[in-house]
Formats: sequence, structure tokens, C-alpha cells
Amino acid sequence: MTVTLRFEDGAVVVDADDLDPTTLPGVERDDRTGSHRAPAHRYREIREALDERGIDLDDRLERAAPLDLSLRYDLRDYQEEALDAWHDNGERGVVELPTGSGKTVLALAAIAELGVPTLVVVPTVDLLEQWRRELESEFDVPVGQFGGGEQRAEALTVATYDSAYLRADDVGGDFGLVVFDEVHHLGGEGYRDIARLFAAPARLGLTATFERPDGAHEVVAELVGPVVFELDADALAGEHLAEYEVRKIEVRLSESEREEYEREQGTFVDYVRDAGITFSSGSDYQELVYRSGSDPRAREALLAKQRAREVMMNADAKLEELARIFERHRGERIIVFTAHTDLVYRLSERFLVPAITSETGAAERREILRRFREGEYTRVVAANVLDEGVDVPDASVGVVISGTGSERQFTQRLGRVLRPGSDGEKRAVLYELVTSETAEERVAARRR
DNA sequence: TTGACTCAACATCCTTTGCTACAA
DNA sequence: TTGTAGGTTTCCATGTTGAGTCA
Repeated sequence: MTVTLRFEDGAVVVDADDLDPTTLPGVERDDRTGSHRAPAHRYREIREALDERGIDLDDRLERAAPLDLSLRYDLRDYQEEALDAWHDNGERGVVELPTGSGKTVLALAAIAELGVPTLVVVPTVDLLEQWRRELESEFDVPVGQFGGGEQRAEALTVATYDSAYLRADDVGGDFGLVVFDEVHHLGGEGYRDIARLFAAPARLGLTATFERPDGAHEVVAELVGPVVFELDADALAGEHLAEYEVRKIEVRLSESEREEYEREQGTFVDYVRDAGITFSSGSDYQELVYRSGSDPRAREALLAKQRAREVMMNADAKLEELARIFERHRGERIIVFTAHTDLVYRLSERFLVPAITSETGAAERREILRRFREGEYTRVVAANVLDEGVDVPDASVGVVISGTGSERQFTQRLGRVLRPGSDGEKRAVLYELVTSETAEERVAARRR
């Protein structure tokens, strides 16, 4: 008795004469084609089930020859430990390590050890190029690329999440290992299909912030594997990352700002009370948004909330405070983070500091970051662009003028000041400016 | 190759005080 | 008794990105 497995359009197709394929994990009969198939990610389970029953297998999935790769780096203790934990879990799982702690090196080691065709999936074109450079210089083999205007497959290939999704039907059976960089993205409604459509038995997820507020990290754990190793910034501070300190500075609204804030916030709170919305479950806010589609008062309440948020986040007193921080850290490299692009341009004009937002073109962005790296600029102000997925030069001071309640964003911003300087004993500071007696106090509390 | 554009996807967007069912 | 989680759909706005198209 022989069973044949092959890959077709994001699924594993099972051909068998004397065996009922639906007894295998995830396999169902497809009435349209008359074949038996399972989502590609069940491939490994199906193989294991067949092995257990001692059934001969004609496996047509793994095509490319094994790779002979060696790593020139020495791993640090914790990287070694993380890798062992991943092996112990059967080459599946997520490693949670802070920015700058060498997640890439860890993945390179995993790729070298397994020596199977590997796809690395990343969220941005910037990271796409970084990873390709890294793989090429480390392993000295051709590296393929899906995304950023290129579609070329190799035994080692890097892809954006978007392109991985678009190519999955086509190449989902070609890889033995998939590495998901910034794996928390995989929880997105559409992106999670990537993990389902690829057959790769070995999976490694990398992130600094695994948990998602919407709970979708559980889906990720199902598809990639659970967190097998984690360390936070505190555990690495001093030896491998900079010592750091978070300083919260409270500022007050001016009289006119306070008046505007109370008026707008009041409009929102009044509506919420009248409508009987308690925010007892996470979806209550969604409900309010749905209502605003048809109920003008709900819409007005949301818009008022928006304006209130703008007042509290962009308070004038924060600019004065920023001026003092610039004075205190004269000559040091400083990154300023905000939530609104308007404020970025205002700060840029007032302090004569280069600005980066989503409107800044790729060339100009590269140029600003280059000058920042080389010390020509010592300060940069950015909206949310520099939070993730960009290679940002080390800074020793970060200033969060405004941000969301997202723990992820906070961790990422902190990561921007954590990489050790060349002298290895830099002390980093992250300032957090919070407007007192506003909802921002809650927002700031939530992110930590 | 580039730049400008559109489009779709993703992420965040939240108040104070209180009801109900259910698990530990 | 005490704590904890609870079910839905079709979307106010802003910021950011990648893919695709066209000149």
C-alpha cells in the first residue's frame, strides 16, 4: 500500500488506493475535484500519522536539494538556549527577544543547522533588503526575493507578508522551513492564511512583542508554535543591551486647552452614558463605531473624542518640555516620537529638526537616516514610521510626545534607544510626556 | 527606473463603575 | 465565595505599508 502526497494550490493532496484518506489529520474530500486534500500546514501531521501506521510514502513535496551552510557567528548564551528550546519543541515555535538582541543571527543559525530550503517572511521592503543582504553575505549563495518589485525563487528566499500570501498557492510546497520575522503580524485576518497555505514542517517566529490585544497571538501559536523562549529588555540590560531608564514627565493643559478638552471629552462621555455603553467588553468600542454609521449623535461623539485626543496629545506644554530636554541632552542623538503627522511638521519647523512621516519618500528618508547615523544630524522627529521594520541608527535618548496605549509600540520605541553604543556602556533614557488629568494618563498606564 | 497615483490591508480607536453566568 | 470573562458585526478617523498601474 502506497500513499502519494503532493502540493496543489495551498493544499496537500492525498492519493491512496487502500486507505481512507479522511482518517488522516485535516484531510477532507473535495467534491468539486473528487480529490482528498488538507490545508498545507497539516502536512507534517499527515506524514507523522502515516509513519505511525507504517505506510509507505511517495512524497512529492520536498524538491530542492539540502543546502550545505555554515555559520560564521558565535551565538551568545541566550541565543544558544533559545535555539535549543526551539529544537526541543520539534522545530516549531516563537522566540521573543527585545530589539537589538540578535534575533536575525539566531534565525541564521537555525537555517544553517536545518539546511533545508527556507523562506523568510518580513513585513516591509526595508527588512526584505536587510535580510537579503544578511543571507547573501553569511552564506554566499544566491538569495531569492518575492516583493519589492522582484519575483525570483531560490532555495533561500525572502518575501514580504503580502507577496508570501500572493505566491503561496504557487510555491507553498517548496520550503522546509519558514521564518516569520515580526511574527505578531501573522495574527492579522488575511496574513494568517500564509501560515496555512505553506507546507513547511519547520517554523520559527521572531518578535519582541508576541501578545496581541485582540488575542490573535493564540492563532499564531497554533500555526507556528508556542513561545518556546523569551527574555525581556531588563534581563539583557547592562551586558548585551544598554542600561535604560524611563522617565515620565507630567505636563498641564493651558486654560484654553483645558476648556476645549473638557468640552469635547464631555460630548463623548455624555453620549456614552446616555447610550448605556459600559465598555465592559473589548468589543463595545466597535459597537460604538458601527452605530456611528447610522446614528449622527454617535458619529458626533466619536469626532469629539478625536478632537479631545488631539488637544491632550499635542499640548503646548509638551513643546516647552521638549525644548528643555533638547537643552539637557545637547549633542546626544535623540529621536522624538509623536502620534500625529501635523505635530511632526510643527516640531520640525520650530526646532529645525528633520522630519519623517509616511509622506516622506524613500530616498529622502534614507538620506535623513544616513545623516543621522553619521552624526551630521543629532535629532530626528517622526510619527509612527520608525516604530518598526526600519533600520534606525542607535540613539541614546528617546522622547515619546504622544503614542497609543499599545504595549507593542512602547516596547518598539524603547528598543530604539537600547542598542549598545560602540563603547558598550551607554545609558539610555526614554522620556514619556503625559498630560495630567486627561485620558492620556490611562493610555500611558495601559502601555506598560 | 522613477514617481505619482489608487487601492486594500492592518492597527489603533475606550469609561468607571456595574449585570450575568460560570469556573475555581 | 470570589474572581473573571462575557457575544455581534460590515467601519466615525488617522497613520502606515505593499502591490499594482500608468505615464
